[in-house]
Amino acid sequence: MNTDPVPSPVRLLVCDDHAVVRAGLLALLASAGDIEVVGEASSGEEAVELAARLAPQVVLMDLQLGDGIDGVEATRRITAAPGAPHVLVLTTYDTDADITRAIGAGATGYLLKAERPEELFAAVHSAAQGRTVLSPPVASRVMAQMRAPAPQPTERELEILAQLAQGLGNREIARALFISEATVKTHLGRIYEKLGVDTRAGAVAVAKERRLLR
Amino acid sequence: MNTDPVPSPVRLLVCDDHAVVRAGLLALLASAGDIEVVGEASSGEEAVELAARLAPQVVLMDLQLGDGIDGVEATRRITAAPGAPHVLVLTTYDTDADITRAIGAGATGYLLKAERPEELFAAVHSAAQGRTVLSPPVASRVMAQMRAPAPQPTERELEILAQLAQGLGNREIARALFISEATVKTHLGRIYEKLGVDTRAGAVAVAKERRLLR
DNA sequence: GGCCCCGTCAGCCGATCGGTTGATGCGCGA
DNA sequence: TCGCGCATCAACCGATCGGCTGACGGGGCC
Repeated sequence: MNTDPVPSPVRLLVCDDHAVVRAGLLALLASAGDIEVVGEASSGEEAVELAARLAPQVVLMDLQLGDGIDGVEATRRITAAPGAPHVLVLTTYDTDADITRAIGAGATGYLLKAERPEELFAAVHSAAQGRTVLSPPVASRVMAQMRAPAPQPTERELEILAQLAQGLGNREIARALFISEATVKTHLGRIYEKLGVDTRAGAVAVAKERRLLR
Repeated sequence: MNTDPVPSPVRLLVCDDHAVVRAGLLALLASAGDIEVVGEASSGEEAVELAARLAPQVVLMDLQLGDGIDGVEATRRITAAPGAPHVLVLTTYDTDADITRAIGAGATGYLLKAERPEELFAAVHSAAQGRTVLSPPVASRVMAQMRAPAPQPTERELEILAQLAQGLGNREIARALFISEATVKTHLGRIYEKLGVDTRAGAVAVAKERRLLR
């Protein structure tokens, strides 16, 4: 299949907080031959540090990283540096919020763990050359997003949502955010509209589903 | 390290819906030497079928399996047969609900993906001999559960919770479940008590957090 | 038989929520 | 400069919620 004459291995850094998954990825990628894993990170902070120190060509990044900074923030910091490596996101979820945030943070590609391993190998090479790679479901969502800009909650509205998920009443939310109760109600109305619900319980459910919280 | 005289490999079946993770596990387990992966399944149904056909000693089972039956149900069906293989759960979450359900379904062990790979190898061998293996955090939760039986929502209360997460009002929930509005309110009161909240939004948030829904 | 959990239902109350209309000020891009 | 999105606030209303007390029947367990 590969017509390139003796390709030099891609230098890769793997970041995933689950040791078993990380070890599995290492074993899998090692079998590819033309990929050299130069380091592994179990947290976002570690990934940022190793990316700067080891200068890999590509960073394979999970978005869910347990404690500390998440994969989006790690991606942002890694790609901020001049001559930074390309970040290829490899994660489980394909929600609009995750995709949008990852791309906004400077990710070169977005692959799902449900993808076939061969696709992963190909994606690593594409990412090394700065080419964008998207899993089909992810690509579909990106296209849909372009066609019909889905109404995303604003930053402020997300703050309201976070308080809502604590089970707070309007008065308590108002006090927590230093605004009036009337303002909280206004925000809630818009949140209901954007999420397609008409109760606070429904809003919390949809927000959790779309991973808009935490 | 290993002082056993020529141990025969453990016959293992791997079940995980994410192809990349599954391939990673295969590559990782192959490196162990004394483990032979005799099959892989991408769904619960496939796992049940292969467990019966391939007669492995151990099934490595993820609990989250996307569409179809989940890992708990698959575990239940696999362990139901006479002379069934031991099921070793390997998953991401260590919530009380997941652990309780998996053990109730007949799982021999419960390991977290955050565990070190060596622990996984050891756990597979332990499971092959029917010995129980629990990740430390899981063991802690099991012990805590034994000491202070946490108030779990009843089946009926979970049904109410599911309707709640749809954003339905009390009247709608009542109609959906063919009971009176008064009964819904009674259930809600008990749900609030068990989840440590006092609003429906808070109940939905906690329920989603503890993975009591879907 | 007694006990306890579960599920069912009633009525009452004050507090809160959801919907509406309308208004102000700010920053930003055309 | 004009418009537009965003955040802020006000007042009002009916509908709903949450908390309370009390009750009844069924099923499992000792």
